[in-house]
Amino acid sequence: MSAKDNTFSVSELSKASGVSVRTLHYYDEIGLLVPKRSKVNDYRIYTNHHGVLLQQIIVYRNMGMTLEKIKSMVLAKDFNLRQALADQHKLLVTKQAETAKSIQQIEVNMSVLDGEKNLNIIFDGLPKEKVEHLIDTMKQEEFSDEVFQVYGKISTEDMRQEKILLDKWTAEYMQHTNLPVADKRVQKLIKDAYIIMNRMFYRTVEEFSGLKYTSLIKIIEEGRVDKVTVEIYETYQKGLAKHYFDGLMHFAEHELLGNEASYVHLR
Amino acid sequence: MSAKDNTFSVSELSKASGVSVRTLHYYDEIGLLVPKRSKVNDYRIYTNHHGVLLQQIIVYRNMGMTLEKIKSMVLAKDFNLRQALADQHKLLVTKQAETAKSIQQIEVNMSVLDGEKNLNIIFDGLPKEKVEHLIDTMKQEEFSDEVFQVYGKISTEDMRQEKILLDKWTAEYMQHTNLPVADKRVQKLIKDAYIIMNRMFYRTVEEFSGLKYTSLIKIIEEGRVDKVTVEIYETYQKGLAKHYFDGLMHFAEHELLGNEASYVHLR
DNA sequence: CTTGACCCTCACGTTGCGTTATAGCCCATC
DNA sequence: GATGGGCTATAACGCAACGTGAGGGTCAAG
Repeated sequence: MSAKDNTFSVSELSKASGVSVRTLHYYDEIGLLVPKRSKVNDYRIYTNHHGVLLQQIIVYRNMGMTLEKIKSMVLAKDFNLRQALADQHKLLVTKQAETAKSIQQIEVNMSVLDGEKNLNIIFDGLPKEKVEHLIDTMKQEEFSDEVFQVYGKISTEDMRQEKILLDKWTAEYMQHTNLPVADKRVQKLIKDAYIIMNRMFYRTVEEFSGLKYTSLIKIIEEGRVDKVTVEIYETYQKGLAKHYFDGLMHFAEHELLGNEASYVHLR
Repeated sequence: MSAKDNTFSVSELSKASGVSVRTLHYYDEIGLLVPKRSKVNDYRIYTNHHGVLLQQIIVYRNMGMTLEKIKSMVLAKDFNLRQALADQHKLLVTKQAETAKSIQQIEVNMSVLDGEKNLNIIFDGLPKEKVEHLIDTMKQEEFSDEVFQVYGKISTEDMRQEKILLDKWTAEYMQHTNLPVADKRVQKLIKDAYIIMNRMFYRTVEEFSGLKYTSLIKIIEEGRVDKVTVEIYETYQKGLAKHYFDGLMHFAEHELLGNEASYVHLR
């Protein structure tokens, strides 16, 4: 097995090519790369020729071809290499599309999880079973995945900041429910809420345009308060939801531009 | 196994979920989805609960997770789903990058094959062993893959058309090698060749900018005729290569703009 | 002569089932 | 009650492409 005679033992070829000894044994076994044998000890003897073939095999293998296909290619003289490459190309493109779909699905699922987490931050302070009920309710809704995704786009830290503001806002708003909704102080609070909400979701607005997600916009566009929002507000104070809704509609009429998009600009 | 009691037999669950009976047996075997058993006949009894679990399993399986991983996820209560998803995401992204590389490699190889085919069209008419020798020579060169790719970009049909023109051109040029290279008729022929070459490769010029590929431009920029070109032209007529080279340099000086790009515009 | 570094041939383990093979159970029809 | 069709069960091999020993020869050096 000297280097001079241009022959290699299994381990030598293995080291030179990077494939394992077992793999070489296997390729011999399936007739893909069959070396000569020593007459004295039956050791495998590979030549330069085998080395070149092995390189080809590795190239095709890295392309994801089965050893069976490679065998036809390397052994058959009249093999249509161009067609084989085209076939393999098609196969890989399909495979890649599938992988891409899996990746997207995972991304959706991660966003949904993140969204649920963020919603839990928003709902923090409410009784535990209430929160579970609210989340469950939201999950029942159409497009719930997309909604959760939207909530998942904002970072946990940002969400915590906004939650603090929202809590302060809620506490203050509750002090003004005895005033008429057109009152300047009420309208100022509504505007504050609108700004907070807009900031919370502004980045995602462009990514998910066409989707109705922030409660405020949804309420304005649908002209009614959704179940979840009602439940939340009523937990804080009885009648709060209706007062808030009326105030919001007043705000929309006097302060907002109508807009075809799913969000609405300030006047 | 009536539908009323909300239990399913293997085949019922199989049909409802789309997975095979064997798969359900297997999931039972590995402890991934273990149903109750009938006391009278030992049949498997699945409940709604199992159906829900199976749906989850299918989702994760479609994401490319191993059943072993899924098992940990579905069975372990304190499992970090978010982390598992992130891990799987990373894994798939890596996998996709590898597939993309394979696809690219295949595309290169196909182009190279196509290029060789087109070169054979260009060389048509020359003695067979000459052609083989020329192609081999080209393959030895640096960047040979890229060069072959360039030739592979033109369609076979277009290449045949150009070949006809080139043959006519060669025949005519050979009639003018007794004239000085600065002669108007010679210069007219050089210009024709330049235009043909430019048309042949124009589309690929932009894709492969920075690459020196068409013989004319290469010759002009390097100030010498490459081996392959010499061999071809000398096959047609002794001294043709030199006459052509001199004529081309004259043309470049008087008719072409110098240009930083790898191709050169007409004045 | 022993040691260590090679080499050889079985042959089982891996993953996620498909595919028989063989046999028991259920229900309806003759 | 025998038969047949349709369900169920377990057992076990097969696939791709090797990894990983087990058990045993070979070769050159100390």
